[in-house]
Amino acid sequence: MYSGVMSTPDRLIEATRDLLWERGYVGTSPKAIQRLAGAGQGSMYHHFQGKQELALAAIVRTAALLREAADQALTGPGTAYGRIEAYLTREREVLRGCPVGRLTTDPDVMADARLRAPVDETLGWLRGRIAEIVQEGVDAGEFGPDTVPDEIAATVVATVQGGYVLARASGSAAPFDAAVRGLLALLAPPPGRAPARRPSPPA
Amino acid sequence: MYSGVMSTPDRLIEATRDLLWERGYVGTSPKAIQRLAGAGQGSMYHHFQGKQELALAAIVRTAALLREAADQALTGPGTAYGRIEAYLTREREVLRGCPVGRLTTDPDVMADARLRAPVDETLGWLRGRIAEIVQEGVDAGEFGPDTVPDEIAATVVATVQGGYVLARASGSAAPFDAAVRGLLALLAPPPGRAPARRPSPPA
DNA sequence: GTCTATAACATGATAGAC
DNA sequence: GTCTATCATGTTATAGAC
Repeated sequence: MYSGVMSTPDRLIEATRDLLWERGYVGTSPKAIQRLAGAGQGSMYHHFQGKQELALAAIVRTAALLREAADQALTGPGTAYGRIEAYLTREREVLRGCPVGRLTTDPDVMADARLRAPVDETLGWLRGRIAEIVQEGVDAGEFGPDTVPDEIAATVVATVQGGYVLARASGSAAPFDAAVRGLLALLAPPPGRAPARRPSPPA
Repeated sequence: MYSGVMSTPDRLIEATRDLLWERGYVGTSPKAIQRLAGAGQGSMYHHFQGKQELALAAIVRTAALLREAADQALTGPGTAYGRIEAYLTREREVLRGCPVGRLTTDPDVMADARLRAPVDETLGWLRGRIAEIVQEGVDAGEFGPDTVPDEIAATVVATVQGGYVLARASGSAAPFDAAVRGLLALLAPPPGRAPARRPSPPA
């Protein structure tokens, strides 16, 4: 149940976001949404056409928030390596998994173009944004000249998404953290090359 | 529907394996299993206590097959790098995702200790097996002495699991392949160090 | 806007005939 | 072993009163 300051539509969307994250689309019933939102049957169908439209609103909102949080870690000062490190080590509810990536296992979401689009766009944007940063790192000499930014970006995002899987399987955040540390060790410029962790201070 | 040579229990298990892979536990109904297996209601409940026991048999079998396939790529001749490469690039139905990893997003599977155990054990075994190989690579001088095998192993498995997520989100195997290539590029011993791709031929 | 009633169908199983 | 009832409950709405 949510604080009384939210409107009924907002409470319905928040309830749907939580349930989609925890149980997925197939496992989330209108009744469960109504219960969690503290809204009645008639109320829900007054504000939304049905489960599908409500899920769309929830997914769009979740995608926007994820993108915002990721961008905050990725944009800002620091070396390319440092910003990728910031993204990889930002605070996460690891055992809950990724609220967007999770939807890729939901057949009813993937079969519906409107529900699927925000998922595709969010992860696509994330790979693109990280690839830009890797390219900056190549230009700055942090990463070797043979580095392929799109590939490294895919590896970075996959490590995070897969880290969630390992964490949930084991019931512990440890494998997620291990995967991130392993990736950072592989990414770290060899000592002696270029700005290792911090950009050289202005002269 | 499955070939007539399988017993009814086997057809039920195979049908359940397929449906769990595609739709998860929550999204798989006894009726759907019966339809796909070509078995009646009474038949299913004669051979299995219910959906849960059938799912357990299906998950155990899927886990065993995955382990077998992974072990085949990981065990055998070649350098540590070469065996990890063989594992990462082995044939996969990328867009279907991992039949074991997929279950980690299923709340009813994760809430049931018996259903969850094979998932946890399989991914745990995989990380351990890969860590052994990384350790061999460190001993052989393929990987640097500061390499932490458990971490690299977690990164390798996470890249695969996350690669599936990216592939399914985009509807294309390309991001999976990109993530794998990115990881292999990071893992590759720098030219000049140790056996790059092939063990030195016997003198 | 919210409520209750109703509906048509699916779910997950049990019972007992064959 | 397989089949057809049967059942209580859940799902995903629609209809219409308030």
